[in-house]
Amino acid sequence: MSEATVTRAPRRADAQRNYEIILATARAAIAERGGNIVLEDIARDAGVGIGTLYRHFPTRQDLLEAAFLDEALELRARAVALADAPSTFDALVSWLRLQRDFGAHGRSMGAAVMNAKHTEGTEIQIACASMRDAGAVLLEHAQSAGEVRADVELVDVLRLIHGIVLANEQAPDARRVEGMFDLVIAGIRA
Amino acid sequence: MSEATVTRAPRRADAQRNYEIILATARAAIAERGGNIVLEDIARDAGVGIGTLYRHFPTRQDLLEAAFLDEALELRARAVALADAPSTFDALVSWLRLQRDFGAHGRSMGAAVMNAKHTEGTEIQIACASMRDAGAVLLEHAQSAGEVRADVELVDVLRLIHGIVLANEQAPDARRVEGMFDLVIAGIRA
DNA sequence: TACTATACGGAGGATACCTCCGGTTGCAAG
DNA sequence: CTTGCAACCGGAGGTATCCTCCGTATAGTA
Repeated sequence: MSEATVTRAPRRADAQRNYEIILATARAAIAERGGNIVLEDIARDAGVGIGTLYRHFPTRQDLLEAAFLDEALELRARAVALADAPSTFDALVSWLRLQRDFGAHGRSMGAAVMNAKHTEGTEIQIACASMRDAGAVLLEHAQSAGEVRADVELVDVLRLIHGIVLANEQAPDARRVEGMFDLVIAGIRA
Repeated sequence: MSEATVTRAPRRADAQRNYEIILATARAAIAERGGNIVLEDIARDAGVGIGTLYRHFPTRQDLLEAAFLDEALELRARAVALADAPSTFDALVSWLRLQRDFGAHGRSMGAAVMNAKHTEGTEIQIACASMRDAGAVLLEHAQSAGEVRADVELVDVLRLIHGIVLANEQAPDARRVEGMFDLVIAGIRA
């Protein structure tokens, strides 16, 4: 996974190894306990010192972003795969549902990642932009088919779904999430 | 303001005074810098010791909740006032817009307050429930008038608006917020 | 093998939350 | 007005977490 990490400036073998162990440990922790991970726990679980963790990921956000990168790439791939589904509307909704579920999975890291998404030139920013471009195709198809209002912007829809995730972090309730999601879908429908 | 704080068990004059100073200081700080206030700063600015602050507000959340209480009461009052507006739909939308703006104002305290909203018996929980009841009237009116879909639940709409606020905390963009809000409105429309 | 650029790791400084308890004070009774 | 004490004040200090710094270790190379 994560080709992006391979195509870096050459690093010593031990450094590369530690980088990957830390990232894998962080991903597992985030998947289990959300974005409120304790960095010193990650370092310990990864079997490295805290200093090593901070050299590879200078700030907490760098680590969260790196962990999120794969998801962005995955979501982009899914959008591409859905681009020639029979029903343009269903394809879009399926993809938005993925967005929702991925967000819930990496809960609490939203805020940290959101920042990066808007900082030009970041690796994650590029990945997110690429993901959005792929999703925009789905939206345009649905709009061309007259199934989604023409004035709907993808950014708004995505951020709204992100908002659903954030608003449900504290007391997750599948029924509530579904109701909110349906409202958004109703809102984009032509 | 805040009748609720007056109708408490009798307290010594200095205690009552400090309680109010702390709360006023916290409100000002929240309005200015959001919910990420530093409690020791609040205590200092209020001219009391940190211990005093913690006696009156045992947890950070207690303070945020108390600061939020007035807003809940205000939002309830607004809903009541809008209950007999000419256009039921406009009344509902106006009130939802208030929800959005109040949320943006007390940004970052959302998460803390959300917890409380669901804890039975809390003062804030009662205030929020009361606020929701008043808002539900607006929704029902609009639904009776056939302007809003009958299967829409207020909780979902409110939480969705709360989500808009949360998703825009990091990089507030009025245009984006407006677009997202419009999507939600479109979603509830009959 | 020996040399050095690179990387490791943990002690410790900084910040913020919250607790605890010795000292202080409002206030009611005399 | 004085007195007594329950209520209250305040900040020192414990805990948690983030992040930095630098002496030590090692991978890769000649």
